[in-house]
Formats: sequence, structure tokens, C-alpha cells
Amino acid sequence: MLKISRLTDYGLLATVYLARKHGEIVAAREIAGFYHLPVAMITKVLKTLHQSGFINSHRGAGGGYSFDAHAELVTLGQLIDVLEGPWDLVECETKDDHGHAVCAIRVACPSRGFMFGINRVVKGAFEQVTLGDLARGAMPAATIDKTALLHTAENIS
Amino acid sequence: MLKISRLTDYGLLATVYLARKHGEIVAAREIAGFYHLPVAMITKVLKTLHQSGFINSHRGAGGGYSFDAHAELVTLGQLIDVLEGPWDLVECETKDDHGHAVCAIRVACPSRGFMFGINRVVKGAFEQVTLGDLARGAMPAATIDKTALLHTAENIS
DNA sequence: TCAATCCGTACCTGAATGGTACTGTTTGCC
DNA sequence: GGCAAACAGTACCATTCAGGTACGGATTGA
Repeated sequence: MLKISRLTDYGLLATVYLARKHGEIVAAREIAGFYHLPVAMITKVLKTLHQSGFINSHRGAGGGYSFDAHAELVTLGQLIDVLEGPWDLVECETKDDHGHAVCAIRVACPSRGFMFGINRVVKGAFEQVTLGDLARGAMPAATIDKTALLHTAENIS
Repeated sequence: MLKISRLTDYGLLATVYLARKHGEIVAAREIAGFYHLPVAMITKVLKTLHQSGFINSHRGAGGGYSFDAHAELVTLGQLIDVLEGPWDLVECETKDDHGHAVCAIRVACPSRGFMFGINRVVKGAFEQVTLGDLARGAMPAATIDKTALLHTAENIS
């Protein structure tokens, strides 16, 4: 249905919360309380973020999670990749466990090349926004310079 | 899972096929055969496209569907809107039947403003590509001029 | 020793997706 | 007139996934 899963959304919220309290140890309970979300949901997503190295965890009493890196070096694209897992807008480019494309028609498919481009557009948009932007509440907006873009099509094999 | 539904994909394929045979009456069976897809799936999506006015239908023997409009005036965004239905990357902006926002935290949500922007980016990307581009197999690519974009944030309340 | 907190995993439920089937209704053609 | 081709509409089903809950375990500070 073309949307980011709620879990991914929670992950972004949690990351932003931690980024705003840079270096501070914050319990999952606090984050969940702030957003009025189930603690179990927040912990689940925080674990993912920790396992991917975006945030640090501190066990035991007084423990919690902390964001100690540079917010400007973490991109929305990286976060979504981790939280959402591998994704493609269309299955054309999706590979199965054996590395084979899922789409059966492949070569004959007239939308394949195009959809690949759309994939790049969306992923590129995510990649150019940092966690710092998110934490600051900056709102991006973009137009696509189609004329300039179509020229680049020839350069992509 | 952040992807276009297969039905939407089929709809784009069918539309492109018809656009390439502009004005010609083509049976659903032919399109399904070309892509090796179930006829019932193709007919389902063709009906949607017809009801939305993108293509014309011709009943009875020798009937089928035809695309008679200008491919350059139909955008990918319009097609996806019809095929996919109303969509938003995040629920923040999604309204329920009564016009109220789904997201409970709303104002407190630090990602809201940002996600709204991302929504605009993606929808904008879809909106600036025409069916003609699709039919020609053009592959768009886009970069987002972040510096320019962040300035516009202040103009959006 | 205890309580707070993270860790891991398993499980459940409802909804959406992807697909099938069947019964009309219209229309060209012999 | 009647048949067959093709669209129209609806209902249904199976699988998958999202969203959420639960519980026992491991770690650590006080």
C-alpha cells in the first residue's frame, strides 16, 4: 500500500528523541512514554537500531540507550534501510534467496527500466536527508528537473 | 513494506501496452498473454483504469480496451493514485472517514513535518513523469537540492 | 540481594494482498 | 435469431504481513 511501516516510523521517532538528547542515556520506557506508544514496540525497534550500530545500549539498572554519533552523518536512507529492511518499490529488482530476480517477465517488461529509476529517485531523496535535519524538524521539499534527468538515462546501462 | 502493490504494477504495464498501441482496440486476453499474467488480474485492473477515465472499453465480440488520450498528459502520479488508491508514506497525514488525522501524537511528533515533506518529494517525483515517458522506456533520475529545499520549509506552516 | 533495564523469542490477531471463480450483459457476426 | 467473444460485477479464498503482546532470561547498579 506504498507506505512506511509503523515500526519504521517508531524507529525514526526514537532515533530523533535520542539524537536530541545527544550522549544522554535514556530508557526505552521514557521514549515510549513521551510518544504514548507501547514500550514493547519501542524496545523492539531500539534493539534493531542498536544491532545496526546506530545507537548504544546500556544494560542494567539506570541503563538505556544513547545516541553518541554525529547526527549529520546519519542519513534517513540508512535508517530506513535498517528499519524497513531491503525494499524496492517494485519487485522487478528484488532478488530472492538465490539472487535471482523475482519478476518473471523481466526483459519484456516495459516498466522495468523506468521503475528502477523511480526507485533511485525515492532512495536518493531519503539518502540526502540527515538525522540532524530530522532532529531540527527541517522540512524538505523537492522538485525533479526532468529535462536534466532524462539526459542521464543514457549514461545508465 | 514500502512497495507498490502488484496490481498497481499490472495496471501500469497494461496502460503502457495500450499507450504503445494508441487508439487500437486490444483485448485483455492479449495483454495478459503478452506479459504472461492471469487474465482475471488484467481485466480487474483494466476495469479500474476504465472507470477512472484513462482508457476506453469496447464491449462485445471484437471488443477490448483502447487508449485514445494523449500519453504526455497522463502522469504516473495520476495512474498510481487511481490504481493504488489514496496513500501516504506515513499515517501522520492520513485522514479517517471523518477527516480527522489518524496519528494520535500529531503535534508532539517531531517527524511529522519532515515526513510530510518526504511525502511531497515522492508524490512530486511520480507527478512529473508522463505515460509517454513510460511508453518510451525513459529512465528518470533525480537529485534533491537540499539547500534550496530547506529554505522553503519556513514558508510552510 | 533486589530491582531496573535490556535481550531474545515466540505467539496471536486482524487486515491486506494476490489470485480464482462464477454469473451477468453487451455486441459483432454468421 | 442465435452463438460466441469480450467486458462487468461480485463474491470468495489462501497466504502473508503488520501490529501488538507476553514471558522468561541476562546484566548491572545500588
